[in-house]
Amino acid sequence: MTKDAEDNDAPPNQPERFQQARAAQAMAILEDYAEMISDLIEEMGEARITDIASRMGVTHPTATKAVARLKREGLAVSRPYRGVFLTDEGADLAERVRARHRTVVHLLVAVGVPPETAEMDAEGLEHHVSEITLKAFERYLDAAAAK
Amino acid sequence: MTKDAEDNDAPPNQPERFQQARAAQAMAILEDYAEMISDLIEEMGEARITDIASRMGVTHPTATKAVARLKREGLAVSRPYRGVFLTDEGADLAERVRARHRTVVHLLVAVGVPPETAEMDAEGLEHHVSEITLKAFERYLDAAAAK
DNA sequence: GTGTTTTTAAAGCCTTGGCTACATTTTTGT
DNA sequence: ACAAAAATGTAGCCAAGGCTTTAAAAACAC
Repeated sequence: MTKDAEDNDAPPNQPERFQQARAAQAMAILEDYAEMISDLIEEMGEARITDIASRMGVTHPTATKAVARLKREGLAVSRPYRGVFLTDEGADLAERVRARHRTVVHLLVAVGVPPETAEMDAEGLEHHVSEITLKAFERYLDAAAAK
Repeated sequence: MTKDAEDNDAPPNQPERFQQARAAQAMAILEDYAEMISDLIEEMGEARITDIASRMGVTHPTATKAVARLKREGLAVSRPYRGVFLTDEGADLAERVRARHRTVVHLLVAVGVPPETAEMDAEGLEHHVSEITLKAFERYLDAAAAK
């Protein structure tokens, strides 16, 4: 059956889409931790491993590992038994992530998603929102605000 | 500094949000493979490992492993050197995923995202769209269509 | 200042989802 | 029918990101 079904409609760039989604996922955790560290520093003056872990919903060894990866990527610095701090690069990343998060939540709410759900879903969603899509969201929100 | 900064604004359910995002991510690959197998069966009558792998942008051992996990989860069946097929449950999942994917793409386009970009981003986005958000998207699209 | 409690670190295990390299089976061409 | 090619399977490696358990260091109470 359908031996001559070569007339399919699979987009030729489909593999790239999945590869890109996987790449985004690899960045996601770095982004989440960087933002969390930034939040904690802002709120409490420093980011302790224990606080990072409890906010992220993981055990502290897991948080320690994540911080190690951040350090390896040049996004954070820390000394043993001291808090974690972000490099300039890490702080930039955190700021971009935070802004993107806000935009995504606002857009979800704008199209009718309940705020609580918007926050929930944005946590996973945001990492897959490209620059182009983000700009589109901003334009949409501006337009809606100026209605 | 800020020793009395206990008046922070960290939502108490933040850990749950991250845990939920991680759970969604764990489902993502199952969903992607199930949908891909469904697509291939529809287009070509069967889903071969080689085709699954090339469409997903991975090597065939990786596709084989993913199929093994689908089988373990009761979503797919296959016999050695033969194509892969979905169980009823797997087919249901694929259909839900496909519908959700379409809705997400439509919504992105509706708020001004270029179609090509919408397809790109939806690939990663869709797995984090909850039922509630999906319903909101559908309502929004209905309303926009009836404008 | 000493002892307890809290925090951090370190080591080691598990699963997932990639990969390469190699073996085997099926399919195909002649 | 048989050899070559293609597809599938198997084994083993790696990094990521979870976990628990155990050890050490810092902070705190008194």
